Amino acid sequence: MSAGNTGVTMLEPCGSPTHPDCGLRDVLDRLGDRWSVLVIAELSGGTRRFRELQRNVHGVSQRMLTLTVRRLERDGLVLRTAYPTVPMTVTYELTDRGRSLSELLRSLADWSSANREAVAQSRHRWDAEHPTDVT
Amino acid sequence: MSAGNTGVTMLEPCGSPTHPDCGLRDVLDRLGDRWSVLVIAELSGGTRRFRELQRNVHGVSQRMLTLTVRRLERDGLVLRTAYPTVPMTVTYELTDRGRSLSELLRSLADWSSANREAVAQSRHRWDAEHPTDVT
DNA sequence: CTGAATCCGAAAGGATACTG
DNA sequence: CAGTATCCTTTCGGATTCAG
Repeated sequence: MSAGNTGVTMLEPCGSPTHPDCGLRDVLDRLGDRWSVLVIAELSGGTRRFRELQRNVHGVSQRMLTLTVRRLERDGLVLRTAYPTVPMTVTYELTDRGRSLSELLRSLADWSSANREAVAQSRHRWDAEHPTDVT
Repeated sequence: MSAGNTGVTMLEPCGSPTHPDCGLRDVLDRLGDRWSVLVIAELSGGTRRFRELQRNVHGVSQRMLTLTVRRLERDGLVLRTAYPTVPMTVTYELTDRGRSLSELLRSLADWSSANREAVAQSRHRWDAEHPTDVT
């Protein structure tokens, strides 16, 4: 079974002595939370105001949206622009860097759509075979 | 600024009335935790035993590794094989579905490597311009 | 409208000890 | 070796209230 490799080269090893950290750990730390990628997805449709974001990103609280867009802005993925109107107007949009990332997220979303059914079936089967476990 | 779109079609809208859920939310629920992606990355290098996984996925506790591989197995991304030797031998490997996903993760890892420096600079700049915030 | 501040419950995850 | 069980800390994130 050491021949179980498929010829596909391995992803950067994470946490090995020679590779104390890997790219994936970074992405996850930045986007692994509940809202970041959903906000990016919404902004991939164009510039949005704060309220628009909150309406379109289902379930996000005001607090978490604030924290999320701030972190994304800090990482240079999102551009925030404030207009001194009254009441205040603030818009958010993806930077070039943010857009390049959103392209990758699309492939992930596509993968999920394509495999959603199969994954659901796997879970069903697994649950049937492991009645005691709650998971 | 409603013209802020770049011509790139939008990612599937998440949470809108017409699209109560989107693929991204699913992927995140499955892989958004701290270890799933790293385990997949490690298994992209071939079959691994439990101990090997724990050694190569830096920082994962025995408990979390157990939970993680079980969830991945439940979703049909990982195949677990137990051999009744003594002491017990258990191996883990990616299924075809898991491998198809690991391909996408590679592009994410590449993106991270390519943008790590720029993101770090963005953060530095942001932190300098917002001295009061701790983030 | 766009936040900031506080409070609090839920959940994730680590450490440790024990088992087949 | 490959888990399981328990405890306990930390973090995440929702609800609410206040402010510019």
